This record gives sequence, C-alpha cells and structure tokens, in this order.
Amino acid sequence: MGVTKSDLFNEMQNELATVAKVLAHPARVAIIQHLLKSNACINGDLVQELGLAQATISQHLRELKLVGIIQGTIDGSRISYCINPVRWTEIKNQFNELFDQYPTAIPGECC
Amino acid sequence: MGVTKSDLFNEMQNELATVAKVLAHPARVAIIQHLLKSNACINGDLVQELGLAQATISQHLRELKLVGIIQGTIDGSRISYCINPVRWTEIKNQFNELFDQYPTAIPGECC
DNA sequence: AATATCTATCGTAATATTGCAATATACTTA
DNA sequence: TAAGTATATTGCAATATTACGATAGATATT
Repeated sequence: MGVTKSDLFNEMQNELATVAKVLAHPARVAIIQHLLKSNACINGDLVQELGLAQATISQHLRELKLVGIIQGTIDGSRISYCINPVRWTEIKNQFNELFDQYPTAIPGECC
Repeated sequence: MGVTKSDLFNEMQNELATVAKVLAHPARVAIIQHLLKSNACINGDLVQELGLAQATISQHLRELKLVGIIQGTIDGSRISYCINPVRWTEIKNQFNELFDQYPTAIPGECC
C-alpha cells in the first residue's frame, strides 16, 4: 500500500525511522555537511553547491526543518540556516542507543 | 521524478543515505532490535512478533540483507538471521563520522 | 510419496518521494 | 513605488516504497 503501519511499532522505532528517512537522501546529507562546515548558510549557496533546482533544495530544507535537524532565521531577504545543536545531539544519541545495543564486532562470531 | 540524482553527490553521502533508507522503516528497526535481543531468530518468529504479513517481513529482511546489516544461514527448513557484527560496526562508524562533525550541543549557540 | 511447514518471489494496488517549472511571497534597493 | 533578489509553495510527471494474497521452492514429518 505504500503506507506504513506505524501503530504496530513503539515510539522509539517510529521516531528513529522518521529521522532516518530524512537522512535517507544524499542531497540532505550533503546539505547537512555543508551546514556543518560553514556553520550557517543559505538556500542560494546550496543551489550552486549541489546541482539541484532551487525548488528541490527548498523542499529538502523543509524536511530537514520538520524533524528539527536544522533551523532557519530570517536575515534580511535571505534565510540563515544552521544545525540545531540540541536536536543534533538528541538524534545522535537516538542512533547510538540502537547501535550500542550490540557490542563491537567480533568477526566470525555470528551464525 | 522520484529518482535520486546520486551522481551529484559523493560516495560517503550516497552510502550513508542508502543505509539510512534501510533504517527508515519502523518494521526494520523492530526486526533489528529483535535480532539484537535474541542474537538469532527466524522469519516465522517475526510474523508473530510484528503484526505484518509473512511476505512483507520477508521483503524487509531482504532489504536488511542487501545492505549487509543482517545475514541468514539455512538451518534445516528455517533460516537463522542475525546481525552481521562487522557490518554493524561499519555502519555505526559511518553515522558517527557524520554526527561527530559537530561538537556536542551548546544550547543557544546557533542562529 | 504425501502432507505440512517455512521462506522467497511475483503481481498488484495504494501511497510516498523526487524533481522541476511556474508561480507566489517577502524583503531590498533604486 | 517599481524592479530585483531570495525563498517557499503549487502542480504535475516519473519513479519508489509498502503491503499482502497467491504461489513457488525447499525441507521435514508422517
């Protein structure tokens, strides 16, 4: 159906999946990395940086904003986007909570 | 178009996005967590555990297998699935490489 | 061998995502 | 205020994902 039965899963599972979905596009990863490097940038820059249309980038920015990874403040006629540090740490911890449920690899240990 | 222009992005960005896409469904997160807990399980168990049809779960397992997060070995008429520990660590490091490009949150520091 | 069990695959319907041109909105500057 | 610049939104086409019934293949049990 293309529709996820999210009522079957717990909150942690749904939340992690939601955040993962936002990271599940290379353009959004690229946007994040660009913001990490420049610690503030704008839509216009990104259109040059990545090779996507302005409308497409604006759409990706909206999704990143929706899960709170980035935040934007109006700066004259432009908008300064940057990583939301609190949310960033939150997400990092969310992922590591999952990753740390398994000890570091011991090759050949598994089935 | 629904088609990702992956040639615009670098390998790290494409790979991270690919792995994130696999984690971007709560059923797959749930499957992973179940495997983490039981350290080996099978398709049949999961049909009981989650409320999804057998065909659907098989499909999710295939995607997890495709990116190497899990591996399955034939065990009579059943299949034992488990986390691939080496790949697991690889993925964990891949995410943390991104996460660690930003220092831990200092609230109110951003724009 | 016949039957039951377990898992994978196929086919299909419903929905979601990606990308962009066109357009709207909002601020700036002349 | 008019023109220019920056960003968001809308509408649409192409493709991808999710889910499941039906079915196939493979092993186990009787």
